Amino acid sequence: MPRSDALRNRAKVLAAAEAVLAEQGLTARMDAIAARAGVGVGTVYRHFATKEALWQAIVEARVDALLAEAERLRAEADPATAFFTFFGRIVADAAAKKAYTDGLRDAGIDVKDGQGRQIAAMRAAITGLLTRAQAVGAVRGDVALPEVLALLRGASLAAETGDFPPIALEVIVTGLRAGAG
Amino acid sequence: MPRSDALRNRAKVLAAAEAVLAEQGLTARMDAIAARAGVGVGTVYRHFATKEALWQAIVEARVDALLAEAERLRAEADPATAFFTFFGRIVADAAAKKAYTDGLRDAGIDVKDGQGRQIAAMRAAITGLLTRAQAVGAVRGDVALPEVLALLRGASLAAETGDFPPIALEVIVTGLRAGAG
DNA sequence: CACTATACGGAATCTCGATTCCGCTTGCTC
DNA sequence: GAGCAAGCGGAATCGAGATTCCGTATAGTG
Repeated sequence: MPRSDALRNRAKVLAAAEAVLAEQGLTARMDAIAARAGVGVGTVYRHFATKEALWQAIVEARVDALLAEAERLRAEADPATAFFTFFGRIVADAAAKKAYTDGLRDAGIDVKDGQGRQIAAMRAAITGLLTRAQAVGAVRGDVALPEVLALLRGASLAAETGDFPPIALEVIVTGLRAGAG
Repeated sequence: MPRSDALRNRAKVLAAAEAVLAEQGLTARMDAIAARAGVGVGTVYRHFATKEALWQAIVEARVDALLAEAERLRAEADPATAFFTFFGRIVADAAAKKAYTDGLRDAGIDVKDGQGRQIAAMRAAITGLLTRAQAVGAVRGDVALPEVLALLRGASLAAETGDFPPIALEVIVTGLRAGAG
């Protein structure tokens, strides 16, 4: 079993990294994270072999949180509400945590291994919510997963890199609804 | 006056840089550009003091092309066509030329000096097309420049980082039209 | 409380790509 | 076609940051 201080430090590093990455994105420096955690760089590396590993740990946690949210929304009575709430949640999440979406494409951090399962789960979750919403005529029938993902990616990236006004989001939502029922 | 070969090389570098940056984005290496141009790195630097300068030269040219397009569209009889054509053109442009949008935010390359005028011109052009489209009831009245820019940025970034299906674009267009007239 | 196996801090090292430098070429002038 | 300034190629230099290393500190154990 790990020493108690090691456990404590691991948590501190994770929290610091989450905060720093949220505000600075991928360019955040390792020493900045270490400093924020009140720890030496060496310690950061003892817990996470590389910057990418640390990054992945955080993104994974984030995605898990979103998946949990999706799970919760499956219980929602109104499919339209469920779908659009999830859509908005992802965008809001991206706005708050910089470079969240970056992680999925930028050099270095590729979609791989363990994350593969998460990606699959996320796609499944979105497809589920989408299908239900379309079934009740709340979303136009000619959009499928690729379109939703593209819109999600776009809105998230926009939110990360600057302002994404509520009305802009509403335009997309309206567009998705239009002529559906 | 510059020597003839210098002129020739400058053009070669510019073309190579455009191509390389289009496919690799900001992370493209200077030697890759030099190699593509069939020239030594030193030559690249003699013509463009820094990577950023080279980058700016290219982006500026691109923006000028878009501005020219906007100018042309001002003559278009149907304001709706003019506005949506321009919107689509920008997104298509971004899809073809990677990291085009990046340039406007990523570290290093900041919006400054000379580009400032271009930015202003672009905002003016979009505002003009938007206002006209709204005047004839082709675009909902509650969206303004910030919303359009956010949507444009999102769609462009999405197109740059992956696929942006036609239907996704149509969703946005529909959303902009909805309930306008 | 002594003893270690674990952890720690953070300076030193390594890596990678931008930028500089300089001896060699080549276009242009007379 | 000789002279030379403008250009060129590309190896060497720099800088920024990630990663490693190792002497020191400390939790856990008897």
